[in-house]
Amino acid sequence: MEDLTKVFKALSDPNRIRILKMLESRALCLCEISFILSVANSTASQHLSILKEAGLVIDDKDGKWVNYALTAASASVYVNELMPLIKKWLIDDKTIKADRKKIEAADRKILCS
Amino acid sequence: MEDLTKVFKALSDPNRIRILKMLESRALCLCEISFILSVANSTASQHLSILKEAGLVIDDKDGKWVNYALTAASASVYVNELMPLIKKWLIDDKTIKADRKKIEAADRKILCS
DNA sequence: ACTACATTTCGGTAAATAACGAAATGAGAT
DNA sequence: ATCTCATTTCGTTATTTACCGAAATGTAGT
Repeated sequence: MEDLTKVFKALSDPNRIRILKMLESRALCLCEISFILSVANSTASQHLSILKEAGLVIDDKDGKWVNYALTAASASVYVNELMPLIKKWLIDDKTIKADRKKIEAADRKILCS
Repeated sequence: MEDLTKVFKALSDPNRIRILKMLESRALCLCEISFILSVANSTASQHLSILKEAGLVIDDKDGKWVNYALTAASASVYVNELMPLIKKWLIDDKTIKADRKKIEAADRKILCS
């Protein structure tokens, strides 16, 4: 029960939904995410840790950077069944589309400095 | 986006999940729900209004009583796709099973007085 | 109209949450 | 070893949330 409500709680914040939808495009580092959301790095980091705790996201350290990505096969049954739904939802959402555009234009080397 | 996070927020509380799972058995009135959850009527009422706002639950006035039931075909796409998942989840959860037992034994005429 | 009773709304309190900036951590480069 | 810079953790603050009891609402029956 607690596992389930933890996943739903992770999904109940607009910024965290935006992060998940961003990660559909590609893996992103913290500063790309905080830039696109327009929040402090510490805030984005906190959101990512909540998504990680729920099993929705994994992190992959690459030297100085940490790449965040959607969990491909989560340990959580709930996550595995919810992910496909989330993927097909919000495709036409204005904010989500704008975020996607920003990701295409974003260059980590310029952003993160 | 807000529609979606509203649904997830509604689902992110254990007591509200318990209510949804209870309503799988049958429609229930407020006092049956607050009795089974062991919370004040006002608290249960608040939870139900959140579930109603999200489109997860409908209410059907029957004189003095208000019967709450799962929304059969919700206006929300999100609800319609999430409901079947929630229905098959938590079947073996201890609390959910205990709640179901209490519902079978519950008699509104005795409880609500 | 009055009573009884299920439900909702109101006012208040304690705990959880989202946000920030600053300080701490960790890994690559000099 | 030192510096740089991405990330995390810490301390704080404002907002939201879950809960309660009391008062208000609404409906059925007398």
